[in-house]
Amino acid sequence: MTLSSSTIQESASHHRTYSRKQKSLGLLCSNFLSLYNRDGVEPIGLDDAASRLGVERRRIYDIVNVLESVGVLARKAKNQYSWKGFGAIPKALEELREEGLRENFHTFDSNNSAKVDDEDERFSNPNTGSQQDKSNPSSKLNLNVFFTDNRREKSLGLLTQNFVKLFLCSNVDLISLEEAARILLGDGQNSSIMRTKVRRLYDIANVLSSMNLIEKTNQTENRKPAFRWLGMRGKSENGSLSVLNLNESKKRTFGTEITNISFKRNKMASSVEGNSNQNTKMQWQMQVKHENLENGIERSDFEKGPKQSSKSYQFGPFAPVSVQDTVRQVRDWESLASTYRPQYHSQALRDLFAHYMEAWKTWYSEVAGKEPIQIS
DNA sequence: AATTCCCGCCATATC
DNA sequence: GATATGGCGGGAATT
Repeated sequence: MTLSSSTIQESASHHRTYSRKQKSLGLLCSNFLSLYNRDGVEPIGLDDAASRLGVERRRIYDIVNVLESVGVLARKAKNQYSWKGFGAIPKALEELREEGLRENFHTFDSNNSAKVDDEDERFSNPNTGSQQDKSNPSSKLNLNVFFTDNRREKSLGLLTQNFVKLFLCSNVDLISLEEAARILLGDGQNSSIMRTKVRRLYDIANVLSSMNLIEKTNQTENRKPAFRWLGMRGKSENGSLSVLNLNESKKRTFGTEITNISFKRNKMASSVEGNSNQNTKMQWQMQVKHENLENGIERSDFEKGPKQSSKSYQFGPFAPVSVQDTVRQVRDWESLASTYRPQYHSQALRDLFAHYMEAWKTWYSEVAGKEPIQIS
């Protein structure tokens, strides 16, 4: 239970100070994923998620929207989503890539230039009577705010997809959010529009990062922060495409309070922050059945060994530092793969799936603490 | 000073 | 008319 181990405090750290990190979308997303990354078909209710994760409902919308954009979730009805799992990512990305290529999303190679001509994909609008005016004499805003479905056009979801398309199409693998915003937006957008768009990209980048689809780094020369795609590259080329980057994270701890709905920015938590390792790298473990929380896991017991699996992670205020769930009992990746391999029709998709399996293996062996495999 | 991005007001869409 | 969604950007935390 809530060990009074308030002493877990990270070394030289301030005791109880409001920390932005523990309230980040990325962390919330990690918790969300670990909470629902299960086989159970249980529909996900927004209210339920909000209360379980201890956040206001508004935040759930943010997460859910980007997760849906990548196929992990599917909106089923009002206030209800269904879990599709990580296994749905490859297909979703493949579609995004094709869609992106169909558009101009690849025509912005190397340096600048080449807008991407936003405009949503298919002519989704139910005609809506006339109107085919693409865009009048470059008249920006106003006069269209009325009855337009700008809603969807400015949604986090679509932005997410476009951001992802940037990586999937084209060969650049390092993009700064500002560049992305500039590309996805017209070229001549002024500050305000830009700033807002970048803010949204930060949000998106955080959740995509928590899924390890992207990673934050710095541009070799510029030292400027930028993001790199970690998922698989669009086409199924041979070699090169780095699949996963495993940085320092080794023990996963779901630290941070789960119920903190009410505390303002400059308030200090009544509790201590028990987190030690920030991000939770729990991704490609999709359909793995059980996971057990434990310390130095011995992935030696290949057989079932129905280890008591405390399915529910308690990422409460003080997540037991020892908590470290690892997938176990699933060692035969080949069979696992065949068991869960979606029935992809095209060879391309099969390849994509293969890449993911590769990532899972890597991730698994890393977490299992076997040998620090280090990828390039 | 610059960058990152949480928080929640409040416009819209739906029920 | 109530409730569900979710833009949007101020401004505080971080770097």
